[in-house]
Amino acid sequence: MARAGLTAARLTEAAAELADTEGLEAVTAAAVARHFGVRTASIYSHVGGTPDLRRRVALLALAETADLLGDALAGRSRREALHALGDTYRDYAHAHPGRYAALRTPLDGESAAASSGPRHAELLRAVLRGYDLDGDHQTHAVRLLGGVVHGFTALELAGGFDHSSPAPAASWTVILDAVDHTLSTWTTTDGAHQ
Amino acid sequence: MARAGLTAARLTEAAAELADTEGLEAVTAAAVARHFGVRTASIYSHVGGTPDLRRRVALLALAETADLLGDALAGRSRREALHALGDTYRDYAHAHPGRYAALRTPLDGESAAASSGPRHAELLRAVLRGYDLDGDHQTHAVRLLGGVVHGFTALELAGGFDHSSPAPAASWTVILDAVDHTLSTWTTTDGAHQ
DNA sequence: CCGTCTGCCTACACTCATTAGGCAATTCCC
DNA sequence: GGGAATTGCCTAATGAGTGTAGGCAGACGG
Repeated sequence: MARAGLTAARLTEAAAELADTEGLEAVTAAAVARHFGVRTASIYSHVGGTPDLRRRVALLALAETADLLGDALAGRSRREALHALGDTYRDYAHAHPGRYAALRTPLDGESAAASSGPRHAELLRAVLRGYDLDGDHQTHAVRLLGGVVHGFTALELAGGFDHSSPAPAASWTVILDAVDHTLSTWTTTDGAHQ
Repeated sequence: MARAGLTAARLTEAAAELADTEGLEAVTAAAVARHFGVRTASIYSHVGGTPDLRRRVALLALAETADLLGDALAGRSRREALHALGDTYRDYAHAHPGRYAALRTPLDGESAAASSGPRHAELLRAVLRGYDLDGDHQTHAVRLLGGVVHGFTALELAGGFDHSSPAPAASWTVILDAVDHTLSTWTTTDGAHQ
C-alpha cells in the first residue's frame, strides 16, 4: 500500500487547516489521520497525540504571526505602528480563526521560550518604545495593548458584534486611535497618568 | 439503593464547581456523574448531556454576574461605575475561572434571549449613558469596554502577566482610568474622536 | 539483489457519550 | 396503611476517540 508521507510538519499543517475550518476542538488525532486516509494509530509515530497536535498548531501560529508582525511594523512608529500591529492580529484572526484560537494554548516554559513568543514580546516593546513611557507605564501599556487587541478580536470572532450597526472595522480604527492617544498622554516625564 | 437526589440545578452547580477547579473541558457527563457517585447514564434524565451541561454553566455564570453587576453599579456613574464594572468582571473571573470561561460559550438565539445576556447589555449601556456619547461612539464604547475587560482578564487568567513586576491590579486601575479618560474625551457634541 | 530500516498496519485496552429498557423506592390517594 | 402510579437510578449495549504493542511490507543502501 502506498505510503501517505506523514511528517510532523505535514500533520501540523493539516491540523492548522482543520482548526481554521472546523474549530480548534475538531483537531484530534483521529480527524487528522482521517484527512490523510490513514489509521489513527499511524500518526503516533510522528506526533504525540491530540494535545501535542494542538501545541504544534499554537507554535505554528505564533511563528506565522511573528513574521507578519515583523513585516508590518518595519519602518513604522507610534500611531502607524499601533494600527499595523492591531490590523495584523485582527486580519490573522479573521483569516485563520483556529490558529488564532490556538495562540491562547498554554505552553510549558520550555516550549514557550523556544517559540516565537519572545519575538512577539520584543515587537510589542518596540512599538511602545515610540511612546517613551516610564517603567511601570511601559508594563501597563503592554497589558492595555494586549488586552484591547485580544479582547476586541475575541469578541468580534465570537459574533458579539453582529447585529449592531457600525462595522467592526470602523470601531477598530477609532479604538486604536484612542489607545494611541492614551499612550501619548502617558508620555509625561513625571509618570502621572492623565 | 439510596437515591442521589439528582436535579438539573444540582447537576449544574456541580458542573460549575468542576469548571472552576478543573477547567471547563473537565465538565463532562461522566465527571459530573462521578461527583454524585452515580452512573453516567443516570444524569441523562435530568440534563441533555455534556454540551447541555456546559450551556447551563454559561447561563448560571451569566445570571450570577448580572446580579453582581447590578449591585456593584447601583448609585455609581462614570469613573466609579467603570471601575465597579471592571472589578466585578475581573473579581468574578478570579473567583470562578471556569464559570468565567463558560461566559464565552456561544448560545443559540433562543437561549441567549432568555438568558441574562440582555441584562448585561443593559447594564453596560447604563454605564455608558453617563458619558453622553453620540450614536456611533456609543457602539465604539461598548466594543472598547467589552474588549478591554475581556482581553485584560483573559490574558491575566492565562498567566500572560506572570513574571512581570507591577501587580496586574495596578495596571487594571491605570487602564480603567485611561478608558474613563477616553470616554470623557469622546464626549464631544461634534462627535469627533480625539 | 539482499538485508535493514522505517512507515503504516492490525489488534487490543481503555474512557466517554448516549440510548433503551428494567426494577425499586417514593409518593399519592383512598 | 396499603396498593397503584410515578419517578429515579440502574444495567446493557453501541459507537467514537485515545493510546500502546507488535507485525509486515515497501523503500533504500550496500
